[in-house]
Amino acid sequence: MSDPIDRLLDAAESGKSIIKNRDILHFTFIPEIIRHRDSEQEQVTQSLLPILKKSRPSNLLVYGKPGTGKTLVVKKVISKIQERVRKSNFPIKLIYSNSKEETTLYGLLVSFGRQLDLTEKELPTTGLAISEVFKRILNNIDEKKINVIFVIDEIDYLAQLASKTGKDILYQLTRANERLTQGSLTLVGISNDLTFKEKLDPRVISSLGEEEIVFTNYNVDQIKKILNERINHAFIPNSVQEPALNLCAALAGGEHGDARRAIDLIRVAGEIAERKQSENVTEEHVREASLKIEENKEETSLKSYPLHEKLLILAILKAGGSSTGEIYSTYKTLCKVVGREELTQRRITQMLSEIELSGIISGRLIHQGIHGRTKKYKLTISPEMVKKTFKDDLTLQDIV
DNA sequence: ATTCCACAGGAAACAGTGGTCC
DNA sequence: GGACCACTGTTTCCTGTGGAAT
Repeated sequence: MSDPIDRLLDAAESGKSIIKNRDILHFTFIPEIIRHRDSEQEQVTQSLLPILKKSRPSNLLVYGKPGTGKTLVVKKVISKIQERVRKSNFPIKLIYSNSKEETTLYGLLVSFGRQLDLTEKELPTTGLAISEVFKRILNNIDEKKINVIFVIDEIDYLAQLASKTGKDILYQLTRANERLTQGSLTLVGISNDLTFKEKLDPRVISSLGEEEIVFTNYNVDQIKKILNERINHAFIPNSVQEPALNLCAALAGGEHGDARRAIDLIRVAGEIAERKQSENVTEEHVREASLKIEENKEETSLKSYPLHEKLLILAILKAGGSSTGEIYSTYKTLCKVVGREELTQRRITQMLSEIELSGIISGRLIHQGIHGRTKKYKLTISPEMVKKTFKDDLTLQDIV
């Protein structure tokens, strides 16, 4: 039997590849994604139109589940408008930031500042008061006399950050124009969460929600069309079987009409098929791809946890479907074994809720009468997966 | 009807870090 | 060099809760 490495290398070299253009198999490649978004494109354009007449457009709120192409559409529309006004002396600047990628309010504002070409000197990454950072950004806009469009992705997350720190940054952003004399600022908020507005300050709602656009989910049919177009560009003809395509669309459509997931799925399925030196992508490959994506997600999220969270997950594994109290005492024992100081129960309760949010564990509140109230947690992923992942961790090796 | 358990989870305070500004 | 700021991760303190036991 030939060496497996040689076999793979041979296959790669022989040029037998069913994927002819890998780059197209990414969500960020936009033509097909937004082809089914004509009316939304129109709406976005319309609400930003006043810019061409040199007046301030309405602030805009865009909703849609992940993978509906909302960010891509907004960016495309703005870059088109930018092209139009390139020659005018009232230029438009697109500034994009994702609230989730910036962990703090300060970080988000600094990222805005950097995109406005504010240097480290003019806007340091720490040390200033938030109001000071905001002032500097506005001054810069005013001095340069530019029309700025702030696109804030996952704005619900920003709202959460702001409410936690007690800073009404969203309010200030929506009212920034009152402080600008020469430039202007338009806010485009993008959110996955349709209900997030309810949690906002009413003053913010009235100015932020001047215009609202909702991106509906792609249906299975649309996803199939998108996939088909991609496949035509990316794969050699007839290499993806019809049932495989259908399954891909069904899996992604069945979830939330997420085009991103569908495209990921077909890409991974294609790679698997290639690795197996198959001439076609089959249903089997798609199923395998789906499993692989799922497993990868679990593994990376497990690996990314800090030590105490990992200890907690192990404690849940060892205590098996038990209450916070039991988990806490198991956790304390584990801490002793690895020689780390244990945290308080309050902190542990909080951590458990945080881990629960990620979906790795699930908790159920139960009332036991005179035996009090507690929450019972259990793992939602296989214990083998946890053991396998934590085996590589030097501190945890002995207790896994 | 009242008591009481075993926590859940909110609020506030604190320590420590890494920075600016004057 | 001291006042001030943001931020994270934590502790401390506290109130609330549903139903079995009494």
